[in-house]
This record gives sequence, C-alpha cells and structure tokens, in this order.
Amino acid sequence: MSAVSDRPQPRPSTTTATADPPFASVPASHDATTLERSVREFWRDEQVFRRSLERPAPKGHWVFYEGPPTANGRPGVHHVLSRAFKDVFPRFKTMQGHRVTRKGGWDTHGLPVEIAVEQELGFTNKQQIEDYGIEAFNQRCRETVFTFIQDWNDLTERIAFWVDLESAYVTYHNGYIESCWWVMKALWERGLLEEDYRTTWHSPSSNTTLASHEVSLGYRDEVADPSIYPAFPAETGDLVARGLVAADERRPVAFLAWTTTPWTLPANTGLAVHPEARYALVASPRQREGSTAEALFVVAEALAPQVFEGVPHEVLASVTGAALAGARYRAILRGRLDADPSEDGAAAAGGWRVVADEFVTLADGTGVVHLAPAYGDLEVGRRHGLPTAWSVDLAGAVMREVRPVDLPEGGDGPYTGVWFKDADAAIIRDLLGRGHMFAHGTIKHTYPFNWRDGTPLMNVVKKSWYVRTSRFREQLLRTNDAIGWHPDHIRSGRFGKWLEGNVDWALSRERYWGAPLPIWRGDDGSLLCVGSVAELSALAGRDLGGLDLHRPAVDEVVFEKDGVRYRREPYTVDVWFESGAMPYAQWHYHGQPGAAADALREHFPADYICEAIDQTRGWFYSLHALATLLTHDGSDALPRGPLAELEPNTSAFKNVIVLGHIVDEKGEKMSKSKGNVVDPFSVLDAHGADALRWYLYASSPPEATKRFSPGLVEEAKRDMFATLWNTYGFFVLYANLDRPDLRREVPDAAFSLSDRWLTSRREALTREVTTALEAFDATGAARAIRDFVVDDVSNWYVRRNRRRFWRGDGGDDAGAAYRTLYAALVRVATLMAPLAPFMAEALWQNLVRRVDPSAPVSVHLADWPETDAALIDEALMRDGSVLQRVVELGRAARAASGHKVRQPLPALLVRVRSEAERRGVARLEDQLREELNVKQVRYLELTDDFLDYHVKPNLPLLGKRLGQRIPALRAALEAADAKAIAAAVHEGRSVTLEVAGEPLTLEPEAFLLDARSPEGYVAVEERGYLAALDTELTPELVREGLARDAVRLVQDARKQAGLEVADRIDLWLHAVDATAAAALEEHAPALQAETLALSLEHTEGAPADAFTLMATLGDGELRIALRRA
RNA sequence: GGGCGAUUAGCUCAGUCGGUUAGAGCGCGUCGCUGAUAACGACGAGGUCGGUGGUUCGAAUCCACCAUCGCCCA
Repeated sequence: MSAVSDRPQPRPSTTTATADPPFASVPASHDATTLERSVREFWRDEQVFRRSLERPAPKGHWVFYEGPPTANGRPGVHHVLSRAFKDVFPRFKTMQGHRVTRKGGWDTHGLPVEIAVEQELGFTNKQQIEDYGIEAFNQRCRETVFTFIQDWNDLTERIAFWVDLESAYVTYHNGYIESCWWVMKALWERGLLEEDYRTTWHSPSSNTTLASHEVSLGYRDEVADPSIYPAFPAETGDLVARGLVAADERRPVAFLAWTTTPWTLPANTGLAVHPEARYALVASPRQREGSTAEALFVVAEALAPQVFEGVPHEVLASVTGAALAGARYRAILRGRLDADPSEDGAAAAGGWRVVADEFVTLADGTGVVHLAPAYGDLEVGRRHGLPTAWSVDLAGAVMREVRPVDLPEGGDGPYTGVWFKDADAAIIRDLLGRGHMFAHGTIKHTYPFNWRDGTPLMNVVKKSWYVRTSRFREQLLRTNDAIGWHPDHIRSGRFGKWLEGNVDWALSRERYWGAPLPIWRGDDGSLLCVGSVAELSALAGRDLGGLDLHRPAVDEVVFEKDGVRYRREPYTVDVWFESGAMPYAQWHYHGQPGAAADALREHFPADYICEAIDQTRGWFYSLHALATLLTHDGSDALPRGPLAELEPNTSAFKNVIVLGHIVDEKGEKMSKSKGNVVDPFSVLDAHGADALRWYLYASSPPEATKRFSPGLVEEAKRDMFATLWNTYGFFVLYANLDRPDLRREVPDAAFSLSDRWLTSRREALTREVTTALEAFDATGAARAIRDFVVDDVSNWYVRRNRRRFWRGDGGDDAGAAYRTLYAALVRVATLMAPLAPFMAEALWQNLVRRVDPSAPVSVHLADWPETDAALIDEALMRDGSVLQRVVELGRAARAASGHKVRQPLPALLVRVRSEAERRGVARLEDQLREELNVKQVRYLELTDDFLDYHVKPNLPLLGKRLGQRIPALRAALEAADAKAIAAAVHEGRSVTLEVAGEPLTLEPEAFLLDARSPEGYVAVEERGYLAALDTELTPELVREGLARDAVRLVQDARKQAGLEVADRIDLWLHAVDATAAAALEEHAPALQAETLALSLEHTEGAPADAFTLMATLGDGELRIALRRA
C-alpha cells in the first residue's frame, strides 16, 4: 500500500478530548540521571525493596551470599561489575516467586587494614606495633575500616544493588568471631586442626612472616644471585658398592650440587637425586678455572655436557638415581644441628646421605639437589627422615656455630652475626680455598623481597596451625563436581587443579587485627580449643560476655585447669577462614538451636554467589573447603561434620559466576599509581546506572577481561536505551492523541501478520530470556532483549507500521497495532527489570500503573512472565527473516538503480531458496511492496530461462559421505549443465553425474543453486537469494513519485512552521513544472490526508499570515504556504 | 618457572557439529531517507581469524609447539 493510495480519515481534533491523557508525556530525549533519581525516590517512598522481600514466595528460599567488600578504600568500576551481576539473579528469582534474602556484609579484618594503619603511623615492622600497643593499634584498625562507607552506600543505591545493609554482617563483631571459633572447635574435635611446621617466606629485616600477597608484591625479576657448584665429598666405598666407582679407584669422588643460596649450605643435611634419571661419574678438572688437578664428580648424565662445558671431561660410568639412594657424603660447612622438628622421630635414619625423590628435575643445575630442610626443603627432608640444621637466625644473622668443617668447634665462627646475604661471598671464598667448589658465577632469576623495605626474604621453617584439608582432597573434588561454574572450565581447570594439589590450610598468622585463634596452651604443653565465649567464661571462672574478642583482650584471659596454667596461642586466623565461615557466622550460628540455626537451615547452601576470578583460591576455596569438611557424612574413614544433618557432602554454593577483571582502555590494569582508575560515579553521572549495568552485562561474557571506557557505556546507552526511549516516546505520543482503549477486545482478524510476527517474537524472547537467566547467562539475556528492542520493535515493526498509529481512526487495525506495540513494550519492561531496573520501572509506572491501578506497585514486584507457546509461530518468524533478507537485497538494488525509494517502481523480481520460502515471502508480500515501494512482486522460477545458475555441493550433507571424492565432484559440477541440474532439482529428481570415472547419483538436496543476476535488471544476489528491480517508469509512476515528494516537502514546512504533530492546516500549493502540477492535482486527497490539510488550493495566492516556503519539485519550483486551521 | 584463560575489522564483540563468499554494532567516508528525527537505510574502505607446523576432501573451529596479554601459584 503506497502512501498516496492511502486514504485515512482526518484525525479528530485533540481539543475534543476532555480527560487527562492516559500516559505521562515522554520527553524527546532520554535523561537517565533525572529518571534514575526519581525512580530511586519512588523505591524509597514505596519501600519497594523491603516489599520485594516480603512478597509471597511460593517457590521458597533462593539463597544468595554476599562476598563482603572492604570499605577502607573507595569503590571502583570493578565493584560495579560484581554488584551488577550479584543483583540480577536475585531480582529475577524474586519475580519468579522465590524469597531471596540479601544480607549484606563487610570484610573488616586482615592485613590490608593493618598495612593502611601502619602506613598512616609510619611503621615498617611489627616491633613498632608492639611498642605502640596492640590495643591502640587495633583500635585504629577498627576506626579505619569504614572510612569510605558513605561512598559505598551511595554506590549501592546509585546502581540499584538491592542488598540489606541494615542487617549486614561485620567480620569484626564478636558474634561473627564466635561463629569462627565454633567452626574451629568443630574441626579441632575431629582432629582436623593441628599444629605443624611449614615453610614460609620470612622477612628477616622485620622479623615477620609475610602473607602470600605481600610476598607476591615483592617478587623481582632479573635479580643477580650467586650460582655455585658445591662439591660434597662422597664415601667412595658406598659408590663402589653401588657400581658407580671402580673398586681400585683412588681419586677422591664428590657429589656436585648447584645452589643460588650459599648461606643455606651449613644447613645442608642431604642430597636428592631423581630415581629414574641416570647419574654419571665424570672425570674433570677439580675446578673449572685455574685448576689442573683431576677430580671425579657425580652429576646427572644428561646435564654433564652443560655443567662441564668448556673443560675436558669424561664419563666413566653411570647408574640410576635410585641406585645411589643411601650413599653417604661428608658435610662441607657446619651449622647448628637441631632436634628434629618432626614429632615422629624419623630423623633416626640420619643425614648427609643421598635420597631419591621424584621432585628432582633436570631442568637446571646438576640433577643433584642440595637439601636444607630448615630453609625450604622441609617436606622432602621429612619424607626421607633427614635431620634439620640451621645457619641463620630469624633476624638474618649467621649463627655462631657456622664455619667450614675443618675449623674446630666452639666459640664464634668466622661469619658470626653477618647478614645472611653478605655471608655468601665469604662462604664462596672459603669453599673455593678448600677445594669444595667446582665453579661459581652469578645468575639472574626471580626472587622475593620485602615489598616495604626491599630487603631479601628467607624461605624458612616455622610452626603454624593447620586445617587438615588435604585429607579431604577426594571429597573436595567430589563436592566441586556438583557446583555450577560459570564459565564451566573453572571446575576442572583452575579450581579443580587447585583442589588436586591441595595442601593443608595454614591457618595461623603472627598478626593483630583479626579473629584470634581460640587455642590455649598449658604450661605442660597440653592444648585446649575454645568454641564459644560461654565456654571460655567457664574456663576462666568469670563472665566474659562483654569481652572484646580481639587481641590484646583475649590474650589476657589466662586460666588454670587441673593445676595447669593456660595461655592463648598468640595468633590471629587467616582472614580467608573468616570469609569462608560466612554462611554460619553471618547468622552468628555457633552450634546452638534457635534463630541462628533456623536462619542457617533456610540459607544453606547458597544457590548463587558471584566474585572475580582472583577469588578462586580465596573466597571460593575457603567457602568450599569449610562447607565440605563441615558437611561430610562420615564416609571414607573421615570424620562426620556437624552440618551433615543439614545437607550432607556439599559445597557452600551451588552456582557461581566468575568475573574477569576490568582493565583500562589500553588493556592495562587499573591502579592508583598509574592514575588510570575510572571513578564509577563520574560514569553514573554521565550515562546512568542502567547504561553502565547494561554495558557490563552485554558487552562481553562475564569471565572476559573487559577493557573499560566511558565511551563504551555511552554506546550502550545510545544503542539500547535511546532506541527504547524513542519507541516508548512514539507509542505514548500517539496513544495520548488517539486514546485507544487498550482493554477493548479487538477481533483476531484485525491483527496483521506483522502484529502476529511481533507477538511471536515477543514470546520467543520471553522464552529465550527466561532460559538464559535460569542458566545464569545475563549476557545472553541482555543481548536478546537488545536485538528485540532495536531490530524487531524499533527498526522493523514501528518503522513498518507507523502509519497505522498516526492514522488515528480508532478502528480495529489501529487498535491491533496499539495493543501489539503496547504488549511488546510492557514485556520488555518486565524482562529487562532484573538487568536495567530503572528504565524498566519508568516504563512500568507510565505504561502499566497509570492505566491499571490494580497492577503491582513496581515492576520488581511483578510476576515473571510465562511464555505463551501458543503465540509462537516459528514458520512466521522464519518467513519474516527471509522477508528481511529480501528487503535488504532490494534496498541494495534500489541504491544501485539510482531510484530513490519515494519513486514507485513497477516490479520487483525475487528468487529465494525454496518453494517454502517463496510461499513465506508471498504471504508477507504487502510488506515487501511497501518497504521497497514497488507495484508488483514477481517470483522467479528455477526454470526461468533468463536465470543462470552456479551449482555447488551441499557440503554438510555430502562431506562425510563422499570424503575424498569431494574435489572430483566439484570438478564434475563445473563441467555439468547447471540449468539441467537446476531443472532436476526443481522437479525433485535425482541427478547422476560422472565423478572420478564412476557414475554417482545424488538426491536434489545434495545441491545448492546460486542464481546469477538476470540480464537487463538491477539485481543483487547473495547466497541463493536474489532481488531484481524493474525500473521501467510510466508517467503515472512518475506523478505518484512527485506527489510523495510533495508530501515530504509539506511535512518539512509544517515542522519549520513549528506545528504540532496533530495540528490541522490549510494548505496552498503552486508548482511551476507542468508534470508536477498535474501530480499535485491527481493526488490531492492523499496529499491532504497525509499532511492533515483540511483544505488544499492549487494557487499562487495565499493569505499573508500563512507560513511560506519555496522548494523544488520536478523541473521547477514549488511554493508551499500553510496556516494552522 | 608452573597452572588456567584469552588473542577474529580502528574499537567492542558474534561465529552452532569442522563445510560453501568469516559476520554485527560503533567509528570513518560516500549516497539516500525525513512527523520515532540528537533517529534510520544502502554502499565503501578496513581481516595473513596472534604465529608455525600437523590432522582432514575441507580448519577461525580439532591437535602440537611458540608468542603476547590477564589472573592465580611459585
């Protein structure tokens, strides 16, 4: 239907309307800041969040855990990311009929807080804290943790992260700490909390063990360190017995090791070899440089060429590493021999011998590994029963016992009190002088330093308290299997790998601001673990209900039991333990029945958590590990956990979204020092929370690293929200003029195919978004909504159907259009509510609440829409896609033809890929004619003579069947008669071809036909689709085109005259060109209808007060004069 | 040094089970459209699908190795 043949009734004057317009008018441009502010006020006034928590929940609890942030720094964009994803699923599940408690939380303990206070006070080591006073220090920590709480609260509200901050848990509260004690006691009672030795990175300059992340801060590349090859004299007899050395060998034999830490050599108590590697006896000079004396060394055979590179050497014999096990050697430096730290007394086997162990690699060195159990080799030393010797104290000073073995014992050794790194040179010199070193040089490698003062760290053994998680390795893997990881690969990848390598969880920290370890040690060495304040009160013999459960107050609780005096072990607990205890501690559960137990029962385990990827070994692990231990059912000879009743053998969470990090526009990490941190408030001010959230959901999958820039948020705003706003504004503008009764029944027949198509798309969208959100796929949901809004509603439905809205005749056709668009907009508002809560609310209030007072007060209190599958018409949607495809080609042909769309053309020739597609396009043909402004559509048959074809094999079908014969088939098709094949395909006949010398019969489906453009037409074709325009113009068509030009010019004049859309006019037109004048006369009724002209005179004369405009029409001027009627 | 992930147009991203001519949006250029108009359409420029090798009739897709980036661990 072309514009000119359209004869709509003039719109009734708006002045006849008496009631207020049904909808609040929509401003021309979308102002997110104002809109969001008013929506926030609305939510506050109506207490919508609270009501959403109280709304009937037929589907029961759906549990979300908030991973607590720390409020001692300003929130950044990455916090918006995690909170946006945390927010969306609870909103969705609430609408679906679940109750989703959203208890907030604050992480308040730990090293980052302590470090901030230390920096404030100018401290660089722990002694300064002790001198300052633990009580005063902890008080400052307590004061600093909520420094930026206002910023956090503001952000929370601005981005509409609905979380209950009033009842938020705080990790420093006594109740929270007491729950942590309960967890520890539960582990203790089951033998899962034990004291043991561990290797730690220790900073001798501040005499402190550093936390792992502090160590990470201090790694430096390209550190120059000694690279030395010490030679340990072997007991030749042992090597003869092992077949490596000839019985008559008289030359001395030594094991050649390699190390970068000469200062650990006095602590050497063993050498390790790989059991399966071959070790060679090599004759070479005694020293690489300046020595002619010959010596025999034992090294890995594979490494001999590089160890002895540049010096004459000869392999005399070799044996496997396993054969060398037990061979004795002599120490080259004396250290301080300790009682063996292990409690099983395995040291009886003795030291200074070769052990075979799989951990040895042949990647560098000599394949003979120097073992100093006190300085990093604890595990392997214990595995083989080696004693422990020490060389350096915890302040980094070399011990007085340390000296070359040939010096007498007693008194101070030559390096006494020297800083350990400074002792290296002297040790090297002394070993060289005594012939105990083959070579020495320097190496550049990675080594950790104290990140505050730049001094090197030492790897040293200390006592620590452990949770015996490694006993549960299998169970941890099993409960992990049940977790819905998003993305999926984390389960067996990063997290699974981490669990497979699980080692016991070192729990104790030599720190101050944290939950104290509830273990008291008696004078006689006996130990007590305290699980609650009540228990401690009983032990102490006084009420400790008011006691602050922090250092130093807890340290001061000293008591006597059975004549033994008990003092608390002076440790705090790893803060990850505190966060992992959150499912229990957020309710202050500590094993007692009551409200906390009920709350835990309703909220364990979580259905959903969400944090960034760095939490894999942090919160994800601590939650998972504690839950797995506490819920274990007692099988596999492991202790049964106290929560096994509640839910046996489970992780603390069932689903988790793992987020990637946000980096700046250049892909660099945002950091304060680089000054590239994007302030979330500036983005919110500029573009609003919906746009920022939308960008975060839609731009890339959550796990991807996101390059952030405000420009991308603006793009999301323009693409999605401006388009939605325009569509919404369009609807409201005309609905307020026409006042359609949206509740009046419209006969089914009034709904056009276009209406049914949009309705079908709407329901398909509902299904898609529901499925996506149920699969924790916010990105898929957001993209689907965007495509619907921008492509289907705005750029197709509204553009195709807008005339039906501005006709304003109140008939069934307009009614059907209004209802269709209205339903689409309301559905969009509902489906986008979890993602873009502000815009959704604005649409809901105006479109739904204004006209239906019985509707839910807020879209966030509405029910999630059910998909109406009966309205989904797959065939119609398929036909619609084909139509759009043909329209695209037709538009391209239009552009190529040089005929603008206003000029009607006689015919469009169309070819699609199948008869079904042809029928589909045929039933939507009126849309095709209108869109391309053609009078007629003709369908080309496959047999049409002027079509030529290119025939291609249908590879998905034939590929596997024919395999290697595909190239031969291609060749056969090149040579074959394409038209004949096309005809056969069209008639459904098989085709027999000669392929590689053999006849091959193929069914019609085995071929794909590409039509070539027909001669004499402006045609565009692509992948089997073709659109060709007949551009033969008749005088009638030319006049119709001119009339349409005139309509546009008058509309332009109306606009320039400042008229409203619905204003009626009187119109005077005069065209100089005769053809143009005839066109105006011929199409006057349509022209009047289109431009809302109550009168039209074809004259040069017009009243003086009329708005007048000169334009060009045809080959001459057009004078337009108009006046509001 | 190890583990996991990523790498497709200037930017942000799709790309199904390996299949025919690798797509979209933004940006840029040209043209068109004009009562949703701070929009819209068409066309164009822009791609060694990070690299190399392999498997296959056929690789952006599967395999191996390498490079770069991110995170975690050391």
